[in-house]
Amino acid sequence: MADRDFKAALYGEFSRIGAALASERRLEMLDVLAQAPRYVDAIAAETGLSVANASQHLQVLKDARLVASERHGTRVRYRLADEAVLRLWLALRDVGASRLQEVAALARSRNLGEFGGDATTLDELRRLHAAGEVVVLDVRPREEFEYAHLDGALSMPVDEIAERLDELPRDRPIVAYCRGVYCTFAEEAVSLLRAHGFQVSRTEDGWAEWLGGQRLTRPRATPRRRGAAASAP
Amino acid sequence: MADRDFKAALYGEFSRIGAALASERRLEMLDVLAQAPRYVDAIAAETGLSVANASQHLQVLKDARLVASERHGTRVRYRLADEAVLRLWLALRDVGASRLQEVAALARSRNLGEFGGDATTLDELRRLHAAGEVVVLDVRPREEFEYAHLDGALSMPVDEIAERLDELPRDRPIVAYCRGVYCTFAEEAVSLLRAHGFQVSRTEDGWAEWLGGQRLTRPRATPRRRGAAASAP
DNA sequence: GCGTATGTCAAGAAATCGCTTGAATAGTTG
DNA sequence: CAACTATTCAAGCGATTTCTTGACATACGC
Repeated sequence: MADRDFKAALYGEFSRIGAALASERRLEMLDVLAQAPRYVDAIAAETGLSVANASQHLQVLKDARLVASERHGTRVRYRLADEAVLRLWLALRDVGASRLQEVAALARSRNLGEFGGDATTLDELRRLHAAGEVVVLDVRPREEFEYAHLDGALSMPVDEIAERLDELPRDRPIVAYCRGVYCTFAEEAVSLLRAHGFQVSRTEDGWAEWLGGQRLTRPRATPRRRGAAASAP
Repeated sequence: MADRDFKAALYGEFSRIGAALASERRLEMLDVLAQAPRYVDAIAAETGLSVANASQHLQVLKDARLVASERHGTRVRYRLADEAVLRLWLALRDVGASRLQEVAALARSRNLGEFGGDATTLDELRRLHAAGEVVVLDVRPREEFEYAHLDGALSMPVDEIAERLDELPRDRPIVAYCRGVYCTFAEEAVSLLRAHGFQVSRTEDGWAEWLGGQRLTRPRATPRRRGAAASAP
């Protein structure tokens, strides 16, 4: 009957999206692209794939309309297609977190997911920052900060922190954030800075969650040019 | 390095969920289970699969922790594992709706998705119902109504409407709802009832969306016994 | 117990997927 | 226009997935 055909076609279309989510590599790509658009070679490098292989995975994501691409001269830059894709990825992650004890075990082994008392939420962070009571530190890679970041955050990628300690205040608390709940950058930053005597904590969520929750004012649509790290609050 | 291992394991776990979503059949099963728990044979019948095949798909969903099962004597009943699963399915559907023009074309061909002016939202519906201004009609199959429904709704499965016209009021508007935005039951009910001169419209969303949006008071956790259709408001 | 109903498991064929390799294309630069 | 870079395409293989068939398991009624 026509109703069965209609349903079959509908679920068939949706399953193309599901199929695109069925690969570990492609999920990692989505996670990477959730932070900032990237060129193919950067995606390949970040995920440890050959360029040809990465390109093929990107075609799959593109066919499913999960990512979009733009050509810039000889290069091609990929980005998440829209915010609905980010919400889909977060929803998948939530199911994983609530259901797969394996994920829970992994998260615990890295000190993620369940926090001590010093994790800070976005709302709390906004209030503290507005009052000038804390310095907000974005410890993601520079290009991700440049693409978008929290207003007033100071960019200090986690592997530069050790050399740039003198840029950080010792008289005010520092709050570090990174990509999201499964990202370890902020945790690393906290360890390092505490060892040097700074007052520092990290946020509970990260960039991906804030973006997916739509509670965020996106700092800037057009990427800033390099070296334009925002000043401390 | 350990960081790479950690990430690989993490994405590996998440991709098990993605893999479970990669099949048209399994998505249809999730959609069916979003309305009410069901026994294996009912799922097989509703999706047009052999019982053995349906069972195998259900094992895949179970391994991914998307569904859970309970044994009742010689039968086994499956249900969505939790609300996070429903939100995942809705998120996937949203991406499909916003991104795949094929889905849009299908939806248009069935008069769904984009509405005329007479679709009613849940909030509006609650207000009208509380004021006694409308009759709310649940046109889903009886077992789905019995599992859970909007408070005060009258159950009249779409294939029973023609024989039960005398149970419906002619002096008040009727608002029909069904499974969700891709379900055609409410649309069919509206056509039929209009042809018989009733004042009738349908809701924009359906059961799945209300449940996923968590804006709903779930009528009852334990299924009611058959024949216990609620009275009209 | 023994038969029956309901689900699950196992094995095999056909189709699909993922990775590698090597070639082809598009755009840029000299 | 030739050389170069970044990316995509195509072919081939091994691994995985899906469906079918038929056997097996579990709980119930007699």
